[in-house]
Amino acid sequence: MPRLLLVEDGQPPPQPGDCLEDWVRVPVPELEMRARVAALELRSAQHASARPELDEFGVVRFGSGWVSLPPVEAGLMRALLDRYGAVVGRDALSRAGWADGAPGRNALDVHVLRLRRRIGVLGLVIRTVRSRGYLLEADEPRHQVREA
Amino acid sequence: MPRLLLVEDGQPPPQPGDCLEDWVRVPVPELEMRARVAALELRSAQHASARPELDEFGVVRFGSGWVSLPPVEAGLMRALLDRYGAVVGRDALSRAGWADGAPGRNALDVHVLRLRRRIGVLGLVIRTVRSRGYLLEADEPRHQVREA
DNA sequence: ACACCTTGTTCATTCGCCCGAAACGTGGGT
DNA sequence: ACCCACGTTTCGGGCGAATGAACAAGGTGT
Repeated sequence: MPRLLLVEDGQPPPQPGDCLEDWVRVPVPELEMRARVAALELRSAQHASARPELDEFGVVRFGSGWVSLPPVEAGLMRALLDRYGAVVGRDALSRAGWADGAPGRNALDVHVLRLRRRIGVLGLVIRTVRSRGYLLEADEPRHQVREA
Repeated sequence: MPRLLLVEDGQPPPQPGDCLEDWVRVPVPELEMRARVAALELRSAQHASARPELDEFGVVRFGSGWVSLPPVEAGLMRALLDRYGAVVGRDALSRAGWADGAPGRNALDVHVLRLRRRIGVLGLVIRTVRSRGYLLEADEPRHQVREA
């Protein structure tokens, strides 16, 4: 929880322990107070990164919208969400989409492609980690940095 | 890179965009200045986790971003991380990248070059220690004080 | 019965990355 | 001046992934 400490004149400045703490010396102009509160709110929002959610009916919600997913793609989505922001191996995904592994060598690729198209409108992106797996993240500026 | 903005009296307070930015109104007591710089340093240390991390899928995380590494470069990276901040010999690197040593005369050079380019965007740098080996470290962040 | 849509699957082709090799540039040390 | 260590660019083969097309099966509404 973000905190703004009000420090009396004459007292030594405190030593904040994390990003959600700040302090000002009282008395303080209204404008400065507002600015620091706004900064704390912004930091707080950045820290609590929102995660997409998938309900039992295969509906994904993220940001302001939602999409529904067919069974196979819902299974893939669930596996990707369990490791949101980290790599999920192709084999793990195959098991998540089909109880006994993907039926064909290429089935997974095709369903990942379709899943990509569906969740793209929500601002979600599935990154490929070549020969290792896939990674789900928000389509945010500069999480992953790529050469131009 | 952490920043402490010095704001003239009469100017409106700035709106920091992230956790590594703070501001004070000049003139400012020495003590308050020190306190805010110390807080920034602490946050910076918390944020850019002191050392980079490499997971089993070849993904390197450092600061706010990540990149994925192909197998050979992941091997090199692992060796460099095991001795983070210290020199790793070329022979040790060759063994880390290939089970039976580097295949060609300058294969290691090329892969070090490619690794450099990949991790450069994360703020990581591989320094050459001539005829000894290589050394991995963070792009040294210096405190920047700017007039606003 | 029929047209139409969605879903799951397979196939064929294209795309782009990873890697090794070769050739050349550069700068330091002796 | 010369050698040596390393940096950088370029090329092609191999291969995993992306993509588009096609098709079967099942559902739905007319």
